[in-house]
Amino acid sequence: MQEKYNFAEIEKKWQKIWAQRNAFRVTEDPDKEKYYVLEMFPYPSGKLHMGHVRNYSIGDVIARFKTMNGYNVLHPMGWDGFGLPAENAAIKHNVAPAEWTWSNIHDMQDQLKELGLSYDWEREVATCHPEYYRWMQWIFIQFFNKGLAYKKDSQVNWCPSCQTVLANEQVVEGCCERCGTPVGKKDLSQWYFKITDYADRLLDNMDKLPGWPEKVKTMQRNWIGKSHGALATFDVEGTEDKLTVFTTRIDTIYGTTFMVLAPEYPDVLRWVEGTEYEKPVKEYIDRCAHMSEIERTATTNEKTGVFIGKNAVNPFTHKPMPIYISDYVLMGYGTGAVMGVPAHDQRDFDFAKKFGLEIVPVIDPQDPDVDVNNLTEACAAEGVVINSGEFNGMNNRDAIQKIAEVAKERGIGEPTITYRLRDWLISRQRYWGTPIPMIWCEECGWVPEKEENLPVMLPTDVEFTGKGESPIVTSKTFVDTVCPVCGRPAKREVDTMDTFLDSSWYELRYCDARNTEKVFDKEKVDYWMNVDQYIGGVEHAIMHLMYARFFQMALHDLGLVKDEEPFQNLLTQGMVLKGYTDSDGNYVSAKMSKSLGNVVSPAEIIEKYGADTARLFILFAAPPERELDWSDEGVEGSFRFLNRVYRLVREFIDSFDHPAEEWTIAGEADRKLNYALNYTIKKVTDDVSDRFNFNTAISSVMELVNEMYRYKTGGINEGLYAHAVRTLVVLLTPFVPHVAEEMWEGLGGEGYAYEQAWPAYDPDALVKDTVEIMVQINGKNKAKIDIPGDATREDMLAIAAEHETIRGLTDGKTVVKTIAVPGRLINIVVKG
RNA sequence: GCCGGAGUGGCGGAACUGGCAGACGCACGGGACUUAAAAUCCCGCGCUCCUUACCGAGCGUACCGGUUCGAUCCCGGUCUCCGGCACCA
Repeated sequence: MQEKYNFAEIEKKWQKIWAQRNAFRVTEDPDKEKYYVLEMFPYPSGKLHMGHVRNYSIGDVIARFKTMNGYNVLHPMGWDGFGLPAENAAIKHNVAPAEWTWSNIHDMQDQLKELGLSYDWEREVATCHPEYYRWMQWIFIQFFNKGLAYKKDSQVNWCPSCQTVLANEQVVEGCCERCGTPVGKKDLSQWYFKITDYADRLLDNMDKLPGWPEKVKTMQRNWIGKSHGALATFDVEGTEDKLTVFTTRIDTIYGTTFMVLAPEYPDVLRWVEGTEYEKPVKEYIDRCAHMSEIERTATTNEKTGVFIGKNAVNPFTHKPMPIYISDYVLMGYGTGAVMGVPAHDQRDFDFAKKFGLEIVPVIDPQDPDVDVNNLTEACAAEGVVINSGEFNGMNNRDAIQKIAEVAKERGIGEPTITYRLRDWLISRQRYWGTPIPMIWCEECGWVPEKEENLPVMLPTDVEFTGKGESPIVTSKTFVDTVCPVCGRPAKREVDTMDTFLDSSWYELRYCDARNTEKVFDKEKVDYWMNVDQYIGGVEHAIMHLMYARFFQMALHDLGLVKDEEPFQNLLTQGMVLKGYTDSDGNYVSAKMSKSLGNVVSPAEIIEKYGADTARLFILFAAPPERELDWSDEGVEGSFRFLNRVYRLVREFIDSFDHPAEEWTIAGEADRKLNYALNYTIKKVTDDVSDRFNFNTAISSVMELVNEMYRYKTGGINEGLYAHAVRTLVVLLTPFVPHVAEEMWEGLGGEGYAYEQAWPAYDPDALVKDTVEIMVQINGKNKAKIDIPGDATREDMLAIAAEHETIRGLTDGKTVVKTIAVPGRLINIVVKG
C-alpha cells in the first residue's frame, strides 16, 4: 500500500487486476440465489456524461453489495448502437455510420472501464452488431407470424428536417423530438406492431409492480388512456348511412344539438359531393391537412369548422341536428366523430357559441350558483337528469348505465371502452437501424425472409445525401431478391426498425449473449429473469419501459420466456444539475448542457480526483431518485474523506504488525467504538439493501471514521481496532472499490476486497447499559436523564421524578398524565 | 385544465413506525501545528432575546387551521415550485 493516496496509480492497478482475473464473470448457478441488476445501456455518442456516471455508479454499488451478500449477480453492459446521430455524422463528415459507431463504442468502453464498474464484459451486446440484429429480425418474424406486425397505409407524422416518420411519442409539442422542427403529415405505407392488443395487460399488470415508482406507473396509465363510455349511432338524413360516436357522457345525449366529425372522416367527401358544400368543405379539409401539428394546437381555444350540409338524427329525441367538421375532433381517437353537447362540454360550448347553435341543458347540478338555462360556460358537474324524456329525475351517474343499456336494447348503441394508446409505428426511413426482414412479392404479398438467411445484412454500398427516403434505396445490391415462398423476383423492404425495438429485449439477450443458434436459451433466461433492479432516467418512463413490457408479454405468449414483466423493480434516477449565472444575473441550477456552459465532464473529474471520488460524491450528494446539484466543493469534500480514511489505514499499518482480530472490551472507549462499528454495519446494510439511500449509508461511514479518529487518541485495543479498520474497508468496497482494494491489500486481508463477505453486525454490541432519555413537561424539552437500558416505564418515571429540574417544575402542580416511551422520552403533563 | 411529486439552516441534505428537528457533508468562524502558507487535527455554527460570562427563555420544518400528551410526519384548506399529459369527446 502506497504512502500517499495516489488514486491514478491505484485505480489503474486494480482495474488491470480485475480484468486479468475476469473478476465479474458469472454463470448460472442453481445453488445460489440470483440477482439481476441492470442499468439502461447507453447510446454510443462517444462521450460519457455525468448522468451516465450516476446511473452506473448506482448500479455498481447494488451489484457489488449483492455479490458480497452471497448472490449470484448478473451485471451486464452493452450499446444501443443504432440511431440517427451516426447517420448525421455520415452526411456531415462522410464517415460510414458503422465506423463512427464502433469507434465511439471503443472510446466509451474505455471511459466506462475507468470507473471501475463490475460488469461481466463477456456478455456485452451491441444492437448494431449483426449477431444482435439477426435475432432482432428473428423476433420481428415471430411477431409477424403471430399477427402482431402488420402494414398499413396511413398518415404519419413527418419531420421535414430529418426526412423521417416520427412516432406520436417522438412529437413533442408539435415538434420533432430530436431537431425541434414543426412536424407535418405524410401518407406512407408503414409497419405497425399491435401494442393495442396488450393495452389491458399493460395496464392491469402494473398492479403487480409495487417496486415501480408511482409516477412512472401513472404516466403509463395516462398514456394508455383507458376510457369507459358508450357508442351511439345516429342516422344521416337523406342517406342510408349511419354515424357512430364515442362518448363518456351518454347521460347527456338528449342535450346533443349538433355533430362534429374529424376533417379526415372518410364519408364526408361522399356526402358533400356535387352539393354547394363540396367546395368549402374540401377547402377546410385541405387547410387542416397542410397544417402542422403545432399550428393545429396553437389555436387551442378558437374553434373553427364547416357545416357539411347534412343532418344527423338523434336516436333518442329523433330530432335532426347539423353535422360539422372541425379540427378539434381527432380521427385517431374514438370513432372520429363526437356528439356536440354544448351545455355540458366546454369544447362543444365554445363551438356552439361560435356557430350560434342551440344549448340544451340536460343535467341540473342543483347548485344555486348555476343557472342551467342561462349558462356562461359548460357545466360538467354531476346532477339530476332533466329534459331527457323517460330518464328525467335520475341521478346522472345512474343514467350513464341506464341509457347505455337502453341503447343496446334498441340497437342504437352499446357500452364500450376506448384507449388513447395507438399501435406502434415501427418503420423508419433510415439507414442505420435493423433492416426489416420482409420481402414484397407480387404473387405472395409480404413474406418474411427465411430464418436460415438471417441476418438480412445492412448494405454498405449506400449514399448519404440527407434527402428523400431511406438511403438503402441507393444500394444496388440490397433491394432485388427472390420470394422465399415462390422463388419469383421480389423486392426487400427498405425501411429499418425504430431503435426502440432493439432496446426492448436486450435484457434477455444478456442472459445468453453469445448464443449463435438461438435468440437465447430459455433455461438461461428463466434462471436470470426477470431483472431484479432496473435503473435509468425517468425520460424513459413511457416509451422504452412500455415497449420492453410489451415485448416481454409477446415473447411470453410465444412461449419464449417465463415472466410477463421484464423489470421487477425500477429506480428512476434524478438528473445531474449544475448552477450557473443566467442572463438576469441570478445563480440558478439547471441540467448540465453545452448551451448553458454548466457541463462538468467525467473525464476531468477522474483526472483530478479519480473515479472513486467521483462515485463517492455522486452517491453522497443526494438520494438517487432526486435531482443532484453538482458542487465542486462537494467533490473536494469527498476527496478529503477518502484521504482521511487512507491516512487512518496507513497509520494503522505503520503502527501495528497485523494484529489478530481478537479482543475483549476493555473499557468505555472500546465499548463505544464497538457500538459505533456495529451500528454502522447495520445502518449501511439497511440503507443499501432496503432503500438505496447511499447518501445516508456513506454519512454513517463518515461518522464511524470520525469515531475512530477520536478512539485512536486514547489507548488502542489492537485486536478490536484491527477489526474496525478491516470492517471499515469492507464497508467502503461497493462505493469506492479501487481504494478499498488497495487498503485491503495493505491490511494483509485474504483474497480481494470485492469478494469479501458483507459484514454482519453483533446485536449484543448495540445494547446499551444506559440510554439518554429526554424528559418533557407539557411537550417541552426540560431535561436529559441517563437510565438503565432495560428500565421499565415505571422505573423511567421514578428516575425522572427525582430529577432536580423536573421536581422543580412539577412541585405544587397536578400531574394529569405521564407518557413514557422506553428508549426515547418521557412526557409529563401538568396543570396549575 | 387534468395527473403526479416536492417545499426543512447560508447550501446539498438527515430525522426509518407520530417521540430530543437540523445527522453527515459543503461554506463560514475560531484554535493547534508551521518562519509562513497549504495540508492536517480539534472546536463552534437555525433565528431572536436575556446575560460580563456561565446558565437560561422564546420562536422555528411554505402558509392557515385541526387531531394528539406530543406533528417535518396524520387530516382539512391555501400558496409556490418541479415533472408529465393536454381540444382524448
